[in-house]
Amino acid sequence: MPRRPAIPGVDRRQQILEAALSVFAEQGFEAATNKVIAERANVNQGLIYFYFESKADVFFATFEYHARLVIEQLDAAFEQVNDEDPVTGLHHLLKQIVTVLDTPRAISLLRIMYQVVSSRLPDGALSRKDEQPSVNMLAKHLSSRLREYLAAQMERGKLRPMKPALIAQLITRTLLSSIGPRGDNRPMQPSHEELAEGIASLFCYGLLPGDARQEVL
Amino acid sequence: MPRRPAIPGVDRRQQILEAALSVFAEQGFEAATNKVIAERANVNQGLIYFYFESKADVFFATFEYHARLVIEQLDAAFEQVNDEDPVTGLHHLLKQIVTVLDTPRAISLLRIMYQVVSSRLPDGALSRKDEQPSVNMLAKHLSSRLREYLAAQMERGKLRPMKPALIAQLITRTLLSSIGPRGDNRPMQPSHEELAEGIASLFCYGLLPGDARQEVL
Amino acid sequence: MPRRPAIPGVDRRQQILEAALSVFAEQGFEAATNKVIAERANVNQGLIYFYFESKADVFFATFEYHARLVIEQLDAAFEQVNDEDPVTGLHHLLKQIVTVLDTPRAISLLRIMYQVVSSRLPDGALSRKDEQPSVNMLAKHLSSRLREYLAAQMERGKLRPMKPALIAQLITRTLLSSIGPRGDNRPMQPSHEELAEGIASLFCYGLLPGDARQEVL
Amino acid sequence: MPRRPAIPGVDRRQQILEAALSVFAEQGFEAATNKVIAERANVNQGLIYFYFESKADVFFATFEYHARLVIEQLDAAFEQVNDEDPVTGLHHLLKQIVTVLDTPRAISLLRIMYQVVSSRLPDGALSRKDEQPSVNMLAKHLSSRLREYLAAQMERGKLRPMKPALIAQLITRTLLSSIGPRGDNRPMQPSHEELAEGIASLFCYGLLPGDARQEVL
DNA sequence: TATGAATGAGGGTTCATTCAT
DNA sequence: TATGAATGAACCCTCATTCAT
Repeated sequence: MPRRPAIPGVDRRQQILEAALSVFAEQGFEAATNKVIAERANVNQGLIYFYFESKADVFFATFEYHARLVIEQLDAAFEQVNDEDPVTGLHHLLKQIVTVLDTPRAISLLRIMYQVVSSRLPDGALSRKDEQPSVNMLAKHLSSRLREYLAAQMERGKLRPMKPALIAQLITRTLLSSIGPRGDNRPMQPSHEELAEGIASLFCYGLLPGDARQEVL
Repeated sequence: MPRRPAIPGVDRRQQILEAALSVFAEQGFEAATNKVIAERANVNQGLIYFYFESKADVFFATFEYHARLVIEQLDAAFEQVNDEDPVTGLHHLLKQIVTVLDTPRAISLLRIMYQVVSSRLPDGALSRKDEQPSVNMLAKHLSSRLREYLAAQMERGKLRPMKPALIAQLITRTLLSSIGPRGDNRPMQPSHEELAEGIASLFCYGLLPGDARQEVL
Repeated sequence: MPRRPAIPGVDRRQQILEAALSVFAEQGFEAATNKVIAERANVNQGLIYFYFESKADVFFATFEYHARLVIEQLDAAFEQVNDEDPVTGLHHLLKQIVTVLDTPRAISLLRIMYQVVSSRLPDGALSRKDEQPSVNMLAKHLSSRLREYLAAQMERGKLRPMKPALIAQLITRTLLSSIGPRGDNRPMQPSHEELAEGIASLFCYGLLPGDARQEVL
Repeated sequence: MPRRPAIPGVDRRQQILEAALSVFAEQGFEAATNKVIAERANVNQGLIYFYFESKADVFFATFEYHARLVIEQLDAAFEQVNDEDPVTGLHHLLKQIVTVLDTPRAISLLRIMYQVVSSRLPDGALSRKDEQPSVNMLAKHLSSRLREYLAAQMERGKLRPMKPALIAQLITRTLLSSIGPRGDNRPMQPSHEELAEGIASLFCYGLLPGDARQEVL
């Protein structure tokens, strides 16, 4: 029963980060135990403390590591749709983002994010003060890129002039909260396909019908 | 230290529920300890088990108790704006909802909700099987009432015909995720005033300018 | 849901003693809880402390109360067979004793006895020092009466001259340990009928065959 | 207080089993605490859960471990006296058995046995279902070996033909109940020397005098 | 007498963390 | 690097006991 990988020196740290993502996502920071993480990583429990200072340290490192990977994918999505026309553009962009977020890695990250964001940070966070805000980096990044996109389009008159930062935050939150946490098992959950469609349509055209809207603007 | 008499009218059970709300919201289910809850409730730690079967039981009871109170307020908001004209109506409705949700009690509830929804339910949840879905009751209720409202307005042609359930869910999620979890302490967070305005405007009119929208519809 | 018996003033103390017997027998002193005892006695838990000083006190009182009743029955058995001829007499006597001991009350008592005798006495036993040896009173009484019987018969030459105290103890222990504790559920357990027969035969005639025995004596 | 190094050759698991034997024997399963066991084993309390799954697990493991040792000694006794003549043989065999059982280890085991047999098994017994009957293994083994011995002698006509299983059980119970549980501290307790003599004599020749017996047989 | 509520000590168990190797 | 053993601080929960009524 080979306990360690064939190649000695293979990155155990990475094994740990990979295992930790799923464990933290499934159990939450407190309920997750080093034992389970180590087992799932096929690694000795004590070894965790060779690569990390504490459980909290593992937590932040895990988030950071995986967040970077997801952010890269998001950036790629933004590059693609950058200069299309706003209507199709926004529509397409949102669908791309949903596709990226609807990935095991991203879903796990979102779960972790909500756990942390909705309560106190794990104790010991202070040991790596600089990393503390990292649990928000994913949301911040997405929001920031969206803001840029919106601001640019607004400037060019392709979108109604509104506060781009606020709008970006709203869209970001809608996206994130619609994907990560799945409340219950009822089958009425919209598919992510539908979701992207709905979001795009809602945010592009609003709820009011054409004529009503005419009157107001 | 003389034993505090059982003053009739001072419900210890309620003291516990009140304390538990804040502790669970701040710390999360796992990190919250009976000791802290009892201290904050000015109650003996063992007394918790006189009124509740387990920590998980306290958790669910806490959520249910406070959720009911918030739901009542939400319902009141829906009653008020029922028959106004859609534009002002929706606008006003959303502002009312934000006002209700921007309350310590509601904020705590939302935090708890996100903790649970984004990871595993506390063990022992099965002891009160019927209560398990209760952590979603707040979101479900809001979503459901919104759906009714939207469906009615769409039928009367006051809103664009879209899938009301989907739209209701999106709005609900946007609202909840914009209020409960406060990512970081930076002061750039939009005030809830702004938030309600932004949400109302975004959802009513969409992002596209009037003319662009014309073309499409 | 009438919680208390129809007749107020009925002896609650007795209800407690009755309930305590079965609970202590089933669970052992430590595992038995006042709560369960009170419930089974249909009595408020706090009331126990009106009639008894402590849990240990309940324990000793319980044993004493029920032991007295069983001892009376044993005495009756001894009265009956007192002056019969030794062979049939001992045989009959032993069967009578088994009959008395094979009663729910006696079985419970024996279980309790073995729990206590085989380990430390419950703490707090000192509060009623005089009662402490009471857990042995049943065994002592039986042993004592048997010794008298044996001594008398030996004196009259009806039984082999042996140390009556020792023999009495051996018989007592054999009887008690054969009835109270039932090791497992295997159906090979001899019926008490058989048991009494076997004991009587074994103790009367011994294992050796007649001729072998001749040689020795 | 420097952490005690894991001296190879000093088995902490065994230390625990050794300590647990005396603690369980003195206090009983429920009253025994992990704290006391750990202290007496010179071991950290938490370490118990490194080697065992639960307190009940320690309990069963303890019994099994020590029972095996005692059983070996009993077997040796049976080997020695196997083919001697029945009178001296049985006499000698019983004395050997008493010698083996009159050992701290065996006495502790017997106490534990009576605790368990006379009341409910510790909860969690189910976790090692196969081990549950182990508390009876000592009695069963002795009874079984005695039965074989008696059956063999009866077949060869050296002992009166009786039900060997029943007789074996009676003798076993007499032996075990005469040694393990010491009712009280009075010094009149027969020495084990006397005990073995008495048992041997009683079981060999019975209570009736030679002539009386003649008449009957 | 009788009750329900309250108390506090302690028990079993878990787990992050450390150390010797 | 890597491991298994060891540590100690809580944590949840139970329960005998007490108190106000």
